Amino acid sequence: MADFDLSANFIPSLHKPASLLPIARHRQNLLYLIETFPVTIVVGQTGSGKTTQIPQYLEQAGWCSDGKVIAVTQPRRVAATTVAVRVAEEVGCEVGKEVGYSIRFEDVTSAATRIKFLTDGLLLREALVDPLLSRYSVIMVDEAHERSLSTDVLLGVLKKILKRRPNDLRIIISSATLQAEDFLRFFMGDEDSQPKSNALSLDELISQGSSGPIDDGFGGKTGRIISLEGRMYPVDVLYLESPAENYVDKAVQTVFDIHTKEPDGDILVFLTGREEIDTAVQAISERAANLHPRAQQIMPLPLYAGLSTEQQMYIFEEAPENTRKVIFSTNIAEASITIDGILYVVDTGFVKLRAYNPLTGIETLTATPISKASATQRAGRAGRTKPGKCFRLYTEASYQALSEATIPEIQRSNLAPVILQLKALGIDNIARFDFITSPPAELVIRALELLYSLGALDDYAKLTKPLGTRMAELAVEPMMAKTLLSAPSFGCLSEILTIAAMTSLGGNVFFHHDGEKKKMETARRKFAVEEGDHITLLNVYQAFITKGQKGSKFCHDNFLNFKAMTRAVSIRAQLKRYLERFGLSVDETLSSNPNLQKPLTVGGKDKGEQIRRCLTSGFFAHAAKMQPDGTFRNVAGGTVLHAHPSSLMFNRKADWVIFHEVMETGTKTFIRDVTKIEKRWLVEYAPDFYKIS
DNA sequence: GAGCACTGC
Repeated sequence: MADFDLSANFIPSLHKPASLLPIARHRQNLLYLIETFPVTIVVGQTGSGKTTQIPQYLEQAGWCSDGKVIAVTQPRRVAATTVAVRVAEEVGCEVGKEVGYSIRFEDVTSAATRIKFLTDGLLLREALVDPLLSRYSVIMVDEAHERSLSTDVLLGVLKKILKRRPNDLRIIISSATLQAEDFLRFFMGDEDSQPKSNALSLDELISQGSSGPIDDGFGGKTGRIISLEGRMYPVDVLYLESPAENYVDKAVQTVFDIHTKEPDGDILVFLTGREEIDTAVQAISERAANLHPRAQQIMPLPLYAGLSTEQQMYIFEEAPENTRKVIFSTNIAEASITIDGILYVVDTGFVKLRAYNPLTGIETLTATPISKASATQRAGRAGRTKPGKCFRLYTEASYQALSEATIPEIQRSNLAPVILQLKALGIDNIARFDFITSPPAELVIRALELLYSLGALDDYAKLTKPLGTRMAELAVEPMMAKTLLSAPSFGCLSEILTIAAMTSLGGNVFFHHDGEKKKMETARRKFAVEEGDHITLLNVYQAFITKGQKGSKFCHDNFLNFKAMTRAVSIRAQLKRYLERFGLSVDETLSSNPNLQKPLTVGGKDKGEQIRRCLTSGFFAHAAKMQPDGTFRNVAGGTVLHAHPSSLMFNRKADWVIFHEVMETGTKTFIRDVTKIEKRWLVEYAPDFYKIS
């Protein structure tokens, strides 16, 4: 490109321009494929209109005529709601009438609803009640290429359902990348799963526009792949000639090069986390001060999930005159948040990924090289409004060495919740369940062991009744589910309900603006108790419902996250409904003690102790002992654990503790939500797990 | 002294 003189050490490489044909051209072909085959794989770029148009085509073609519903699943709640709103507008109805959505805590559907958007996790929940998902004539799984845990489980369940409903159910899998063949092969089943030796190439398999579907061997009677063009502009991709030593420095340098040498247009930089982003924003601010006052200015903005919605909104605002916006973002901008007006993407080539170590039971969070699919997705963010450029801060050889796609979550997660859910759906033999990608055996074994030790599974790995079935129905992780279900016998169900709701907020309870860290600490101390974090969280909730629920002032004064607290109220109410359905009554009078910082006694027993005993009955696998140096060791003794700085145990003395969560980041392993217990309780509540020594 | 992104009738 003639105007490219940014820096000699970038090598240009052209991206294939996408045409701008609308999806309407494919309408007849799409309907033909969906009518003819049980499974249709739709490969559609961003802006192809697949999510909004396909459900409408289906509805108009009569797929809802006998009162059936079209379901479209999304991996994220926001996507389900925003797409529903847009489609309702196009159809010309109110949301919740012909077009609706359903996400946890928000069911905006009615008897009139024909097109329903929902999260894939929620559709899986529906399968617990209606195992064949019989109210749906078509189920479209959107964004399947993201391969989230729920999407993968749902795909396996849908394949099973399809065998029972071969004639009246249609499945559409929509995916942005060319993993289409994998999805189709997955659904092809046993008869025709072996592609014939004369199998056609992928290009031939894809049914192109008006040329009509090809009736070759691949896909057999199962399905076809159709490709839709997106409304994307070409993006020039440029690589480094030699690797960068420090990608944060290199990113800052590249941003300045773009700023001084390239035409107007905002910049999006992909980094891995908050710390890097803050560093980069700081560096840009400092260097921006040296810009000539009359030269174009530069405005750095951070973007990560930990920011409040208000702070995230800044990135959508138009920059002041004569100012270029540069957004430093985590992976959140790769799929979850779309920003218009980006002409330049700077891709450092890294992402922080979660993984679960089945040997230690510890989750890790580490910066990892991205996949080619990710790199393509990131580059595409530069071509949404006009032709753009993507600067990859790695060499073309490094790019070639990247894996094709990110390892799906099902291969790197704690599978205890997944397996519990599958068992509840009547899938007993996990080893023979048809996963699109099988999880490693070690992960499955570890999960089965944990579920067995919690009493959710019997000696034959069958779900126990009622404990196992009830645990599966509760929307909390297995250890917390067990804690909740044993709470009645400790006389502290109301309190454990609150603790379950608060811990599921995931550390978002306290919240502070810049420079108010100390004040936040002081505020937190007001709720703190000797026993640890769990009862402290209980106190926070109690104070919130008695003083703070009506307005956000109480939260503001106490450095609490109002949105998170409101969510805790919803979660608690939902969990309570489940427990009452199980016939467990929740006595709320006991929990209204105004001063939990004083030891509570109920019926001669110390309430705080009952709560801690109850927590031990569910979290015995998460036990640790404090060492003289203030760190913790797990029971096996091998792993050094640190109390997370947000924990009360960060600077207090303890002996034995249980914790809600453990995660390794960088070089340290942190435990969060930590509560003191007695060693003998471990043996008392988990005699099989802790052999008496 | 500090955690990527999601999610559950």
